[in-house]
Amino acid sequence: MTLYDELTARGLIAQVTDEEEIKDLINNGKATFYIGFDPTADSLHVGHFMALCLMKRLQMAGNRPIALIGGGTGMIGDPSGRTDMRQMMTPETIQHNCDCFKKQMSRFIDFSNDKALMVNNADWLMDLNYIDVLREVGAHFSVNRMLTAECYKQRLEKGLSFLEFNYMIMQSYDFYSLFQKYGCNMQFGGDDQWSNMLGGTELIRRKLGKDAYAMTINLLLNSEGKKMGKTQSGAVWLDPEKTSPFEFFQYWRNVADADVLNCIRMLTFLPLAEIDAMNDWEGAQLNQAKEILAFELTKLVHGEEEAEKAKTASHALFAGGGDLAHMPTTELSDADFADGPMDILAVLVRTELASSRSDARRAVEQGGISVADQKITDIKTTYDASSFGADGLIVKRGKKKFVKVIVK
RNA sequence: GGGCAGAUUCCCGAGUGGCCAAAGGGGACAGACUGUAAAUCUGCUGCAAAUUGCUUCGGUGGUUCGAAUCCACCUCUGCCCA
Repeated sequence: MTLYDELTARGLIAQVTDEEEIKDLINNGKATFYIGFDPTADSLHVGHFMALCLMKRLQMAGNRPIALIGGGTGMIGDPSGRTDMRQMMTPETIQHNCDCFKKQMSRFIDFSNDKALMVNNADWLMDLNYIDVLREVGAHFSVNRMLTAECYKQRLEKGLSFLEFNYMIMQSYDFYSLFQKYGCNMQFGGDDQWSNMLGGTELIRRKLGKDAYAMTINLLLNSEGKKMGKTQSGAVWLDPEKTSPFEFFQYWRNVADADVLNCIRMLTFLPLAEIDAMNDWEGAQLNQAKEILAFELTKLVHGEEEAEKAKTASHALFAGGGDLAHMPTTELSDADFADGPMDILAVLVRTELASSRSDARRAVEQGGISVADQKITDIKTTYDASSFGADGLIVKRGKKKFVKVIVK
């Protein structure tokens, strides 16, 4: 099976500019392609993970990836898929985020011996001269055409600043620059980037008379059409400091039935034959598939050892038995008991199981809290340092949120 | 630069002088049912020393016994004109 066929079978490919040419390029390792990452946070998240996997797949087939960090475009902000204006970031924040991205990406992509490159578009965008850009690049863009692009259409109703309007031009210029500097002949991106990417291929054609290609990957959507990788507390991050391997595992363990196979196909490196065999799984067996998904992804992102730990902890909590050593833990110290015993509300707030004492109170009153498998019904229940014992106690909110509390 | 419309709690959106911690919906959280799923039903959703108190309706001042609501100025957003 060729690489292109595999990508199709996994449901990754959304749109392509020239199917035949692209097939030839990537199947034969002739592509030098880039994917852009906007440094909007100090960690990559699940959305980026798809892109990283794709880079990896293509790299394994002999193609050369370029990870482009949008240090320059980040100063503008991509209006695609947004209904409101992005908050402007300071140059310092952007720089910090770029550095964090670099670190995380190196885990997935082999950057040795120029097998892959990492570049920052701030390097060429920051020095541009306004008049030169207008003459060289601006002349090739039709505003009429740009306005018909899907990404601007919605924004025309809500308001779109000139700053953001220029995002497409900057991104096109990136492609143009990379084409010249590194022979980058293809761009990948999320499907929401389609119009921005076309801008690039067109600019290259007009300026250089050469062909470049673009291909978008499907966004990871759940069965309700919402982007996956978001939780109530924000994105699911790849940085273990921001989303612990255990939480990461649990996120995938809990995806809806309708989405499991899709996720396995799009995100894991399991052989397609193996995945196809899962096609008609249902009920308890489908539940198994979720564990496979969770394990595979945790392994990819955090390594096999962490994945095993998360799996064990998960079993311990939900299936009984197993080792509780690796579940999320909050350490209390003597200082927490300086004013005497803590009440249950304080414990919940301290462990971040509740956001405020009021929130904690409601949780207790509704029967959502238990400590060491004992349901707590009285908000006046108190604990002193010795209550937690040598091994600590497990405090549980609802069915899926647990924290082990120990006293140091 | 001129005219008009608007800014309400996590989001959408009602409220136009006391009955407002603020309708309704969504989301989130909890309970029941389940398979750590979905759907459904129920509760709940500013903070706290909790039948009470405190802080919120873009910002700052003002009118009033009393302001999300009225007035002035400011900030931001959209629309129309230039």
